[in-house]
Amino acid sequence: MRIGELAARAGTTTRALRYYESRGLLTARRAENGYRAYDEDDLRLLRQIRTLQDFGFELEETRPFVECLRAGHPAGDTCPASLAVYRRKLAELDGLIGQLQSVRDQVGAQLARAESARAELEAGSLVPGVPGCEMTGMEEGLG
Amino acid sequence: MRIGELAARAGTTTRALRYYESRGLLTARRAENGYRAYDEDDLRLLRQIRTLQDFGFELEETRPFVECLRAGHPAGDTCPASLAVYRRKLAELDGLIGQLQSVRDQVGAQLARAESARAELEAGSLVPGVPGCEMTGMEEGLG
DNA sequence: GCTTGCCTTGACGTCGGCGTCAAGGCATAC
DNA sequence: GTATGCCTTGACGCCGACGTCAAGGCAAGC
Repeated sequence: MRIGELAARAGTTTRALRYYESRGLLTARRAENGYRAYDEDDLRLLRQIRTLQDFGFELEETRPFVECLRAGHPAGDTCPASLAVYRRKLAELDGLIGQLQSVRDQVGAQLARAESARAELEAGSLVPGVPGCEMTGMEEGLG
Repeated sequence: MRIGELAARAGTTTRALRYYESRGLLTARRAENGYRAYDEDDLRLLRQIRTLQDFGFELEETRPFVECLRAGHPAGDTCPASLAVYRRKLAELDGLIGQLQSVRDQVGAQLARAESARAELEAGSLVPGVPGCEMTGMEEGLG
């Protein structure tokens, strides 16, 4: 199969495949006319890459999985190096999720504080004539 | 105060300040010799920007806060436009956290599956002589 | 005068994963 | 022959928030 068909079957583009090749993942044999030629194994390999990419793995992080498949294993995550990447990614995700949760809480607190400050202004009918800060009703409409 | 001192007091770099200026945030008056001159209000403004940046806000998203401060408000998040950014960011964060949590769970499941598959191999002492997949003991050491 | 240190503008580099265009070769259909 | 559609390599573009370098001006100390 040629590059266009492989790309279509994996739900990606020819450009991406050439890029993977330039990075040393997904090598291709060549037909007589110079066209890249792929087989079903290449498709499995590519699908492994795409799955991990969809998870947010960097391309380099997919390399152990690819090499594991190339080594003849039925699954790319059978080898120790792949498992190590999984574990690193889990730790990374946990850290990131925690960070984002912390930011979320802080932003939420800031919002609550700012909203109650505005509520006090409205209650006292103390609307200062400052441009950009009139009572527009947007406070309600965007919740 | 000049750009170097302002940058230092806000914990950032002169390059960042010139970049903010190029984006229309943080304008500066000029001294006679052409040097940028800042005052304490600029510092407050810059600190608002940095705080939001540390939260992961894009520079454009800090603009309403900056304009709110410029309009004379004591806090940058008093104005409706700023509150709207807070709310958008909360929704964005919730979505992202949910996505990451989903990915985390999937990766965790994959890891568990792959680990138990290897455990079965080890139990049966069926270690195939495939390069890159020998029993190296790394499985234990990297958890 | 000379050095040092801060300032100026301008412009190119970084990172990842491609998108997009250019110029041309190959293969099939009409 | 030629129009179409796939393929080839090469190279520049993109995004965000700056980093870094270049070439030169300004101010103060010795």
